Amino acid sequence: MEYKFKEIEKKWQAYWNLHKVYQVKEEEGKPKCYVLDMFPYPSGAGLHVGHPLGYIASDIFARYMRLKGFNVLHPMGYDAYGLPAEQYAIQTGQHPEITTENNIKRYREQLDKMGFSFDWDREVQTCDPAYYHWTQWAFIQMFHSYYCYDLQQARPIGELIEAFRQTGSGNGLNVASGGHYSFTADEWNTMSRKKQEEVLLDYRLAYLGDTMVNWCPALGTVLANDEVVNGLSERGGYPVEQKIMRQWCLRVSAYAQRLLDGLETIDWTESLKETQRNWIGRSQGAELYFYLAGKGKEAEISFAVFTTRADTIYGVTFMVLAPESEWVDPVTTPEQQAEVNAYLIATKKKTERERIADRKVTGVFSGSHAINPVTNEEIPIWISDYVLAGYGTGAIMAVPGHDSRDYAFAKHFNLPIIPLIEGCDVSEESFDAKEGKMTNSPRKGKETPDGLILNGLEVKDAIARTQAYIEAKGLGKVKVNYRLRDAIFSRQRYWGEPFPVYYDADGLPQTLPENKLPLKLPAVDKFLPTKTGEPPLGHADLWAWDKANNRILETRCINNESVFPLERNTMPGFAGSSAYYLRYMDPHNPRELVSRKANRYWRNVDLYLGGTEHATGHLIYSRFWNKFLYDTGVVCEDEPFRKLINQGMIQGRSNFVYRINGTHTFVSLNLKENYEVTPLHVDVNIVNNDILNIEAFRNWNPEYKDAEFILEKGKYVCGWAIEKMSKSMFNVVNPDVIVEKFGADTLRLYEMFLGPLEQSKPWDTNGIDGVHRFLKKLWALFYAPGGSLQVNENQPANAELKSIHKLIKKVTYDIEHFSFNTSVSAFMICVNELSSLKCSKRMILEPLIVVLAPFAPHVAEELWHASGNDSSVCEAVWPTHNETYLKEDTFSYAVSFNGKTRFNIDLPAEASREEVEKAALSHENALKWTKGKRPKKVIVVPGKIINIVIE
RNA sequence: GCCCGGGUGGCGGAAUUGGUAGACGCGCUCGUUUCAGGUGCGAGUGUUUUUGCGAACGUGCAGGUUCGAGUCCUGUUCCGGGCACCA
Repeated sequence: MEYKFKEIEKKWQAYWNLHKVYQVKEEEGKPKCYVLDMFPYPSGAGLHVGHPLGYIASDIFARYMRLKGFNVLHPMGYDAYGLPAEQYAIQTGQHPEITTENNIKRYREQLDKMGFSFDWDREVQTCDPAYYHWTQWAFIQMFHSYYCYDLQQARPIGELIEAFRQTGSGNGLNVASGGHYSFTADEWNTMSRKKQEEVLLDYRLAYLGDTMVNWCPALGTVLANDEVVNGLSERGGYPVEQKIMRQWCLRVSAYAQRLLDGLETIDWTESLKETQRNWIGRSQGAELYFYLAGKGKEAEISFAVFTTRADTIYGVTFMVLAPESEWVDPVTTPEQQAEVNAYLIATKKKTERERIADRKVTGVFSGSHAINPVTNEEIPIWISDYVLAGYGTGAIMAVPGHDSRDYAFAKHFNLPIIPLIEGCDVSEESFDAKEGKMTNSPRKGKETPDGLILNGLEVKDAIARTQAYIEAKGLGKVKVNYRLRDAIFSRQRYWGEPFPVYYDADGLPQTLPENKLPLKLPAVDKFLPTKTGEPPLGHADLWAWDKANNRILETRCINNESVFPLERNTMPGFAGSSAYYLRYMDPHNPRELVSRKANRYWRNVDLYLGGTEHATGHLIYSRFWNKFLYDTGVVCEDEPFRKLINQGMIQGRSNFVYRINGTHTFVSLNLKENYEVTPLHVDVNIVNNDILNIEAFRNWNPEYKDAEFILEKGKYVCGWAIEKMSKSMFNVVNPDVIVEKFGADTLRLYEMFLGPLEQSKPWDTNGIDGVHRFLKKLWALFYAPGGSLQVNENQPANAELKSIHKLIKKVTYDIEHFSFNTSVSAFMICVNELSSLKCSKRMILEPLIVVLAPFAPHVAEELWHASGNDSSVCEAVWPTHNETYLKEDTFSYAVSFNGKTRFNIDLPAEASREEVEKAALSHENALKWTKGKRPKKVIVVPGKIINIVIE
């Protein structure tokens, strides 16, 4: 009987579906394992062969853990909100909901064909109101929370209000805020309610703030930092400008230290952790206060600057403010006003991209001077856009001798440069390295009795000395800065979660009552921003909150003072994906995001698989979101993803044909040098092992109907290149096509066989026959050529036992180390061995099927039943290997003299060290190398090497 | 510039602890099955040299440690990724 994969796969997919084989429930006492894939955005193009790579790997692991007796949660869903559906809607008027629904249907069809063991009863879709209910709910919780640095925890905002009432904003209150307000208890208590609300917004974890945002005019929306790459939007590549807008933000920065520390507790790759560390960007340094000259310490204006190089304080020759700094205005003298204004206007015009691309030194003198707090010297205050408003304090002390940017600025504007390290040369460039002995600190003759003396110290020690000095003298303080910014949470889009927020009579944001959730996305007739520049939800002009009657109005607005407008922005893409892994634990719960019981059982994700492109987006936001829910007691684990593996990308392998210029003749790859040719992309689906299917090519495009070919050895050989998988390069391979031709099991095995999971690699069908051949050979162990089942009850021989136990050991090891490619090799070796032994014994074949089942579940299920089992192979028990079968009777030793292997000898495995040594030396060939001398040393590695050292 | 990965045949890639480098698959060569093509089966396949046995060389490059190095150490170079006027 033939291996009819189509029938087999259809049959068992139906069986699994009918018997709900993969459905899971919490079972107290049974160990759990949560295996998760990053859920896909269902795009219109469908899945290509790159998508399933991670799904196959996680499915193998999930199936393995099930066979090992774990209760495995392995769900799948869709990240259904997104820009493409909305843009399609703008072009066609088709509602994004319909597009999304169709795409999901198509994705599901494709996924179903590959035999995944998902529990589809737990499916979530982020655009489903029953799902985004909990996205909105979490937002409300964040709105009503602030972050306390002392407790390292989010706390209810009520506690903060109480603290304000009693002690005001100062007095040791160590909480996260935008830092815009400072007040006493009395001031707080006499503030208007409106003012108090404004102040509180500066402390809430979800807050409305005027922040510098990445505004993308082409997309008509703001973007988060991780959505902007090199000053262009990640999606579409449009220019992005910096703009101050009033936007919803999440105070992710409050969690910077915990997000950093948490990395130490989780099993992620070092490179991914490093990426996150870079993104969080912790830097330890000091904040120093400079005063405006002429006013002394009583000056109203002091500038805090942040520096990691406090040791360079004696080399400060000027100060620089960011153009956006709030100090720019007060320090600008009347004489300089016009020049400064011109500069500010010029910088504002530049987009982020231009600012990066155009690194010309620009700047303007403010007219004022500042006092260096340590040296009491007067230094000029400049304004330049090389200082960023968003980092540190937006002001720097410039040390041109030891900072290349300050150096370039000083050279350009002819400002003094002081070298501070013994023997360094600053005539051509600055000396940025943090090494060497300090000098000029202070300069000769400038010493003061109780002053700071750094001369002779190593840089590292000088930093510590200076920091201690400024803290003791109250000139500044040791501080940690983070690069991590708060996440901008508003998007001017239609296809996203609405905010559960309305604006009261004072125009202040208020959250809806939780029992009114979910706040559903209203219907609109247009998906573009309104004529007045409002977000698309502005088209739903009747959509409002009727507070008095406790209801959402959608049709007719009763215009009285209890009706308030709802927020018109929607949430960004990462909102829905930040806590979806929690919802899978308890997907149908109408009362909670996740019940305490379900969460205590499933806890967090044991294995998370996905692409590395989410390193600074989803994987930061999710960790933040989870930590917040942990603080509020909703979830019991601080980190959401215990182990994470990034599967590599699958690139396309494009094929080329070579057309002789000006003709309709195509020349085969190795003959093309003799002609003037143009390479043309050809659809990889009509090329097999780089050999062009000429008939298919003629039919592929009418233009090539009459094409002529110059062949080599009767074949047309195509050229190839590795490129991104894309429609325009005709190198997209659809998994359906592979499943149709070879079956899902071959696809699964082949994707694993392609190479290490984490590595990017090109899709190359050249090797797929080999994997398919393996399945046919496996089949032949069960079925004789005539078609009869030949599984028998005979006792296995030693060689057969050895083969199968070697396989069990190898595959068990490989799965636990996610080295699936070598498992496939091991299967091939085992089946080859059993074939040549003509082994059809049940005692050998059954464990073979069980260990193969995670990789090729359909064929395993079929053979499992064929060999007489009634239950599903999914309910089998993972076999354990037995070392005794793996023991060798004899060891083959390589005998080396002075490290060079000269001959091999076979010895009984149980031979003692002395016997081995003796056998090696008395071997007939040994004399040739020992030349009769006594060996100095003999090294015996059991079973492997005998090395004889001769003087 | 700073920080992470990684360089092994014609190709994808093995080598778990420092112990016979190149498993397994593809490709290629020869044989066999077949009217023939495909398929199936068998043998071979790192490089150089040799009729052959064999020998020498061989994991980006240069050194080092070791009886022994793809693996450990130092330097260097190339490729991939992250961060970046971040003070």
